[in-house]
Amino acid sequence: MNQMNKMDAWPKEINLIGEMRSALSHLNKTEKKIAQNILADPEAATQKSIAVLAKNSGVSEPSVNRFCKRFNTTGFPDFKLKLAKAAVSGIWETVHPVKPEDDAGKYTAKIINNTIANLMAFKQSVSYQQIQLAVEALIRAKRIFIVGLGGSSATAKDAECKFFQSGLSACNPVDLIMQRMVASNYDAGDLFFLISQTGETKEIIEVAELAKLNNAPIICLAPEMSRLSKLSTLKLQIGRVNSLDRLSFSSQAT
Amino acid sequence: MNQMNKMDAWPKEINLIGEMRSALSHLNKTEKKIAQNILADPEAATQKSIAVLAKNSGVSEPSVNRFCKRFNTTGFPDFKLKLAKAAVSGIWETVHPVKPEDDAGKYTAKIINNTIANLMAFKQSVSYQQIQLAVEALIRAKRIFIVGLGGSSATAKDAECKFFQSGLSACNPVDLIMQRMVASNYDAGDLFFLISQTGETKEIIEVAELAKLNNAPIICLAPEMSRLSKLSTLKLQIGRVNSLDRLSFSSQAT
DNA sequence: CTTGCTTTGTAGTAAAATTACAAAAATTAT
DNA sequence: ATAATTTTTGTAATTTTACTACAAAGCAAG
Repeated sequence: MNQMNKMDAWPKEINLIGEMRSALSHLNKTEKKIAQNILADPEAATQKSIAVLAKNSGVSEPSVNRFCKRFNTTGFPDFKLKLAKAAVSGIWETVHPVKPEDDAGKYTAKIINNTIANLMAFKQSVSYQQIQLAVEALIRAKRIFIVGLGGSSATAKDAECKFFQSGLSACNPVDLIMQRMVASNYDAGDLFFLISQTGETKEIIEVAELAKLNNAPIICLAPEMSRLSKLSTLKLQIGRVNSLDRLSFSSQAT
Repeated sequence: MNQMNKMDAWPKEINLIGEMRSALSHLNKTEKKIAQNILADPEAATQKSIAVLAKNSGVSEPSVNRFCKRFNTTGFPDFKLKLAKAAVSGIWETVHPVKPEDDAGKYTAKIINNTIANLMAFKQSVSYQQIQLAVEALIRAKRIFIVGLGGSSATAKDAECKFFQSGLSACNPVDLIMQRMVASNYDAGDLFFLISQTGETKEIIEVAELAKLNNAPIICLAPEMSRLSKLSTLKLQIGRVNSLDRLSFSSQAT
């Protein structure tokens, strides 16, 4: 149970294999033996019985069992099941950078795969509770101002469009002066939806600060530890990605 | 062993779930009971023991065991494993429409899953040769004009941004008059990149017709049989989708 | 209706996973 | 450094789960 606390400290990974990999350094001797044995060939591990796996790893059966439970599974069979799933979805686990020598077929496939990987990572990492709250706030709001600069401008435009389709009053000011104007002239019922890949762009933080001065609610779509994220009332967290390795996407609901 | 021949006669399916579905009509009473029970919720079936599954299906345990072996598995545990794998990869096979009663967790997952499904469908359907040609044409072009209206405006904006990042000269005129202007004043080296979800919007077809009058090269991102597609020199084909069931995405390369 | 064949279930067996507990290792305090 | 405490690991027994052998029921052809 103190082990559980240790567990919580580990970074949230997309799947069991990722979890095991990132946990590797925190594991003790026996646990490491087991983890390495499984990671050497996860696919094969799903076919083994607890006895075989224990013998291969040079540990006892209950050690394997305990190991499984430490990874939030009910036991060995459940662990194997989740491992099998992870091995399947693992194709999307890693981002494969596009190389100059790639031909049309290769880089197209890579870009799409990377986009899928990012989407799945986003699905796993995003807080559904925050989404729920964000959607409720968006519905309540009288006016929604969406701001996104540079690479995020397309996402902002898309959000405006989708929000509008959902019957919300969304506005996407494109020039800096307009953005400052709407941020300064806060009115009850206004809401700011700020989008930034980095969460550190000077201009969007300026908008956020102006809005915050008026105690306006701010929803952001930005990386976890960014300055923009810290200024916001509701945070939808995204990872930092290399835009040329993927298609763009915008998160949107309702 | 005569059962085996029957097995071979069944169409080769991509995974266990597909196999079961297509085999359904060839199965007898007890087998059908089991298959239907599993297919009703494959994900749930992977968590059950043989005893529970047998009881739920109203058959005996050995019947379930025999059923498993008929699908080229060594037994029940192996069957469950393959079923779990199939369930993972199968999530992306079909688009699950968002329903009003879905909560934040459900619709978020659905929207992302549907987006992935669409991406994978796009990956399979798109012609790499056309992409190759499109990329070559884009690199050759002196000026690229990108036009997308309504829901496609965000995609157009995104394309402009990505093209620019890749060192291309891309311009995304947003108002109708500008769009007509650039289409009418064709200059050698110009290229039009037209984006439309439907491929039937009056205004974008007008732009395409104006460009075609000047024999300007047109690349389109539109559904296969659309009017816009017919007017274009290079076609990147997309499927028709319900935009509210997915995130938006823009296809882009180089 | 009976014979032979297939299908299904019962009961027993084997294997696999889990638990309880004890021994060993590691950590802390004295 | 060593005794005491905690944590970790393994042994052995238990329980659960899956499988096999065989018998009974269902079905088709003679």
